[in-house]
Amino acid sequence: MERPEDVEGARVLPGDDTGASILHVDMDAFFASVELAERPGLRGQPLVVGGRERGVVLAATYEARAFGIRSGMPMASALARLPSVVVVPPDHERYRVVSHRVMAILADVTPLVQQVSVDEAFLDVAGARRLLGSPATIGAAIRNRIREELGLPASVGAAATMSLAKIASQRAKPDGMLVVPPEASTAFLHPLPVSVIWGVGEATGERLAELGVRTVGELAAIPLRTLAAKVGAASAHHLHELAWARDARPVTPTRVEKSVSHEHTFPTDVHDRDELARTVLAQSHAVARRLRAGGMLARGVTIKVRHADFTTLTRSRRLEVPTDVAAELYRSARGLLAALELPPIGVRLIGVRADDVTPAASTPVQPLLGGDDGAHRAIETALDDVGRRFGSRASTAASLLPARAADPAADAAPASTSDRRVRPPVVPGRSAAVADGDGRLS
DNA sequence: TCTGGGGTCCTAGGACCC
DNA sequence: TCTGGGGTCCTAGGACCC
Repeated sequence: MERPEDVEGARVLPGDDTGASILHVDMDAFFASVELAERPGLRGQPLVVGGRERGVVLAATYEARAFGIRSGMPMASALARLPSVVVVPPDHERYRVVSHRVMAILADVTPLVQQVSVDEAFLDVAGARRLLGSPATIGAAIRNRIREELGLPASVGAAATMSLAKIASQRAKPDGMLVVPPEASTAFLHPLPVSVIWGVGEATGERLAELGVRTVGELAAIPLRTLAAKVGAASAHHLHELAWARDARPVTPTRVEKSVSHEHTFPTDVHDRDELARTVLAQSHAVARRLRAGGMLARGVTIKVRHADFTTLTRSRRLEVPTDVAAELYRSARGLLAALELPPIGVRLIGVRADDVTPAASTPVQPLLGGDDGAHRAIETALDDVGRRFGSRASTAASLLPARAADPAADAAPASTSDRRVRPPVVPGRSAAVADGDGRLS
């Protein structure tokens, strides 16, 4: 049998690695690496993928990181640090295609793959060991295939829990693998800074620092009650468990979406209500199209408004009837927008989100004879089909729908409490399925 | 230096019901 | 005549992740 130490490129901490059967696969500088794979001539140069004037860095090569450039950083900051950095505009469609190919490689190893973003996934390889070898062997094989078939670097962490596997992959970067056998877990974890724990960001990190907690070991040692007083009971319990390398969450292949949203930052701050309304209309169509494509209905709508000074508000409203119709989403969103006062400094961003999204089949369906609703639904669905057949952007077709901009009656109701308790009507002859209190479907 | 766009989860307060 | 406590739903905001 192959010894884990023999696996090329793997760092294996002391111990028996057969129990380290959860793998976290994380692509290195994913967007930037995809661009480099297409433009090998740029290899070795500091490069970032990023958007327009008001954008942020979406990905930075390690050469760029050497200059302090990080993803999430404003593009202006990155350019200030290194004016000569190569800037490539993002090609999200390309990244989506490459992401599918990565996930297909992972699916060859085991069906127990949980994708957590475009460029990372967890695998439970406990059942694949007899066929494919130790976790280290499997991880090495995955890295080799991704490199050979896609020309991209990936890092892999292997451990007994998802939380540890993810921390291990971060410590393995760039382009490496780290295996943490179960008995090595706490010795590996405790010297690390608390920020390695998934869920500890800037704010929680500061709160923990106020308690004198800087390492995971210190977090593990602090009394649960002290922690709870600082970060809340649920977070305290969760963090304490993770600090002791306890994490019972299983790798879960299918995760259902709970919301669908589109938002947009304007190139310059907007003061015109009509421009906001037009944007919200287009976003409502984009959201509704995705709902229909996924066979989903939304039970609530949220708008998000960010002022020029970055103050961010949200306003939400339950829908009387779950919907996948843009005109319905827009009617709600416009009502919420109408009830908001616009700041004199202008609006930087606006967005629309469909909340509490459920599969259409298990939700009470809207009345088909509902006049406008039925008609809009029919039109929008037909336009989906036109978009598919002719490969045109369906948004273009859908935006031909009347905006119904002048309809004050529909806007009148603010997000008041008057209709909170209204339940979706059950349509005679249709499934009477309703969600119970826990959101499960009965 | 001036902060994207897509998500998830948690908390807290008020309304409402029993 | 004065006051309750638990549970659920809804809304708003914040933290966090990639």
